[in-house]
Amino acid sequence: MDEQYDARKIEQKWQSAWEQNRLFEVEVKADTPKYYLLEMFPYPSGKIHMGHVRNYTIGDVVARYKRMQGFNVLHPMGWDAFGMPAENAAIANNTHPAQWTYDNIAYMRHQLKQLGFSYDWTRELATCTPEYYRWEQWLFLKMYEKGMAYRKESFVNWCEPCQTVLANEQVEAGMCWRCGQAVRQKKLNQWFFRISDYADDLLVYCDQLPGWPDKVTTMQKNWIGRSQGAEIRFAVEESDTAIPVFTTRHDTVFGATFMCLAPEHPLVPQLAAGTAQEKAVAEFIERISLQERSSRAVDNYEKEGVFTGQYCINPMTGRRMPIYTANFALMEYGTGAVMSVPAHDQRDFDFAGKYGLPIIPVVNPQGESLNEADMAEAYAGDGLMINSGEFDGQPNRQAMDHIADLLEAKGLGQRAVSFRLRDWGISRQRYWGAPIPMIYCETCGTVPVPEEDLPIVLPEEAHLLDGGRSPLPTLDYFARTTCPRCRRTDARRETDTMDTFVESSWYFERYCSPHCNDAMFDPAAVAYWMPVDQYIGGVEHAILHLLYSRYFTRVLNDIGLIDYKEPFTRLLTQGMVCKETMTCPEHGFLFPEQAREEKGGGLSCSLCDQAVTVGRVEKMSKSKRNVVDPNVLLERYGADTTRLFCLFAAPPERDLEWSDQGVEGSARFLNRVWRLAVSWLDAVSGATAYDGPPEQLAGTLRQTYKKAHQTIEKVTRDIEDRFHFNTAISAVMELVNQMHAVDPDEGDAGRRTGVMRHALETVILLLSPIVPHFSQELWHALGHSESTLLVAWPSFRKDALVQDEATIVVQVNGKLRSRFSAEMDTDEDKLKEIALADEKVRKFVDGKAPKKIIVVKNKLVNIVV
RNA sequence: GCCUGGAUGGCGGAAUAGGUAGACGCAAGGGACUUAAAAUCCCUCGAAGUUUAACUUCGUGCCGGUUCGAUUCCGGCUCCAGGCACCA
Repeated sequence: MDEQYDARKIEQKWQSAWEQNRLFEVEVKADTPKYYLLEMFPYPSGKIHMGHVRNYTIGDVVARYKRMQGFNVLHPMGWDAFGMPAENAAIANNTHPAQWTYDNIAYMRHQLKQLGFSYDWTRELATCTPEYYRWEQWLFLKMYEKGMAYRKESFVNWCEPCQTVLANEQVEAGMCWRCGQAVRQKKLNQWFFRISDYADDLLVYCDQLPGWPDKVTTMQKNWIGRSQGAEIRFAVEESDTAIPVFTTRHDTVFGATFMCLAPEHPLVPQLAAGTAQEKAVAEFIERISLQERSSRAVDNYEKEGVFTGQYCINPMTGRRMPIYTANFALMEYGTGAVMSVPAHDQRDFDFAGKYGLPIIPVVNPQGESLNEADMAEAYAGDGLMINSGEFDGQPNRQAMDHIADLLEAKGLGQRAVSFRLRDWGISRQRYWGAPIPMIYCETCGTVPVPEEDLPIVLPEEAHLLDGGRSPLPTLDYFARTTCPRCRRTDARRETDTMDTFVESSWYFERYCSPHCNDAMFDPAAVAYWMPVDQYIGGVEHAILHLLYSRYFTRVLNDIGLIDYKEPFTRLLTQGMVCKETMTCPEHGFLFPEQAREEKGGGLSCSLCDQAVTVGRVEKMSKSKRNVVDPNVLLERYGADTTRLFCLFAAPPERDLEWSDQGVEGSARFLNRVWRLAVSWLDAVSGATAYDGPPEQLAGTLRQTYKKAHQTIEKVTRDIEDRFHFNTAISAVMELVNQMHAVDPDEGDAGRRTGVMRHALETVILLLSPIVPHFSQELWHALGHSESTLLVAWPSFRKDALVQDEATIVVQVNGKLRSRFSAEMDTDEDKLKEIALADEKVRKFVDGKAPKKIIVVKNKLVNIVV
């Protein structure tokens, strides 16, 4: 063993040894308990960033810890490899998305290996390979067959110059993020997954995921957004048509004075046809459709609308209600029609004010009486019914039930539930994605690709067209095909590809049998490994990815491929990696090396000499110039120091503030342990670790021995219960500090070396999931030939956890006044006696008779006077 | 606007079946070693006050409550972060 800790040298040595011994490769072992640990797989964006390092370090510690506890641990890694950045990079660098992607994968794989993560690399997968996405296409066909996938016209963000659909995230202030031109709403035929069928189930199970953070399940519940109410039909005057409306406030139906339809509502042009309003309505629809979608969801967006020229009838009051089309009515929610009750809904109130529509209050607040003339705003609270016929005087919540009964009895409507969650549109007019396996034939219509023709391989020799347009529709050899049903030769393939979230919705199942060629996965492997015991990733996926994955699991369950409904038993959402930013008034964000230290303290810009302000601590990002490159850390400190700091600086669920000096401190600790080991190595090399009762030891040795056991207990609890690695590491630091206090000549040599060997081995094993190379090297130096990963996690002796003495705190009236030590379990009367005799205590008691004395065994005495 | 979290020294963070607030680390200051530096080791380190050495008072965002005792429980605020947002 070297005198000096040389991280690079030992890390390379052990990484290749582990790889040669296939230490991390696992297979199904029916008689061994399994543990499936999964971290969210990365997008191959170029290189690993600190967020990855943190995420995968947390996962690796748990994987290694569970392995040492005897579990058969599945810990795979792969690549979420389809997506837009590859296309953008291909355009920018004039390469092919596949080339760019595979290059990045090769580089990032190398980086992950340098960090010493215990992945079973034989299970590596990339979602952009036909071997992977063919099963996604297969599942799509199954879903189509079962009606779970369907095609419909819907509105999308469309950029005309780029000829493509944009995700909402790609629309910036109404303009295309790439070409800067205005984005408009376009109606397109799109494929959808019927996730809304599972809305209720997904919602109900949110409360049956005790291993998930409440924050995430709450976010999912809100996203699904269940609302209970009623659907009421409003007949159009002098017509057979009835407009169904969803409302959560059917108690206010007597106050409905007009109706609003979404501009996209199909009835709107029909109603206006032939009326004097026809032209105005058409103009309004056109104008709204040109507006960017997200601007319609802004706070100060003004409510406006146009009368359609027609009326409907309030089924309760018989009142004529003008039908408007209004920009605040959303086609996607409920039925796309709103019964407007201006007295009790602020939006309706504003609208009524603008267009001079009547306001009829139907719910009075407690002890008040509303009337139209002096209402300044809508009243949305509860109260007693008025202007509502037979329901007057009832509390509105009670009337709600009665009105629903009446609606149902008269056939005018019924109780209904509405969800915010919409079906998942998966079509992307993109090249770098999995082709949707569908064919359009003039004779047969929409025809699924026969299973035996899968996979529909994405033509990899194709190149992106101007502005990033997909080449697929222009490639005859891809887009033109023969109809599988009628054999017409002029059928066309679907040239849209699937949303990349589809790939990430089932990759965890694929990891169980990644090379399975005749099915999506091997049922026996999935039955053994799934569900994932612990999933770890960023909270930014709290809704989309995690909800889609839960949905897919239900689909697979319904199709009969699996027998569980929830994919992830426990979820840990780790915080972001942040760092302080530096700003120059002239040059904006600066790299740390661009800030010069001034003699009088403070910083100045090396470009312009102006004072630099050290700004807020923010998530690391290139634009804020506060990123730390993992390569630099690997170069300077090695993987173990990097891993140690990531775990020590903060508990995993919280944001981590990067500190260059903190990293220094972590490196210092490892060096300190190294030197400690070196100094004791000769002495303990022939010794056997002491594992007897602590009573046979004395002095510092006894303290050290006890501390070792206490540390095992604490570290185990910290990792097991809550993944608090920061406090686990602190505990090991305390043990190391204690070991430094042992005199090399203290006591009996046999006892001394036995205790020190035990303590040293304890430190090494407790640290081994965290700093695996470092620990492995020391373990080896102590004469062990096996990998630390295969050594059982240390256990502690109960009798070594017991303190020899208790420190008893003495309080007078709850204030700390004195303390003394006593033997453990000294009886209460004795403690009282000692406390009352204490000089400092007597000073505060001041001769007064104690009113009451509270004694907590082994802890404190509180004297109340 | 609605829903979640959070607030503790100069800093990251410890401590909750209510019982020594500030573990561990970083930074800072002092000292040792060294020709010197680095590295290492030792000491101090919440604030204020009295005073040459211990003590006193205050202190976990703010106000109040329960209790012998509150960072911890309850009620009411303030600020910060995240999510959703014209959802009828």
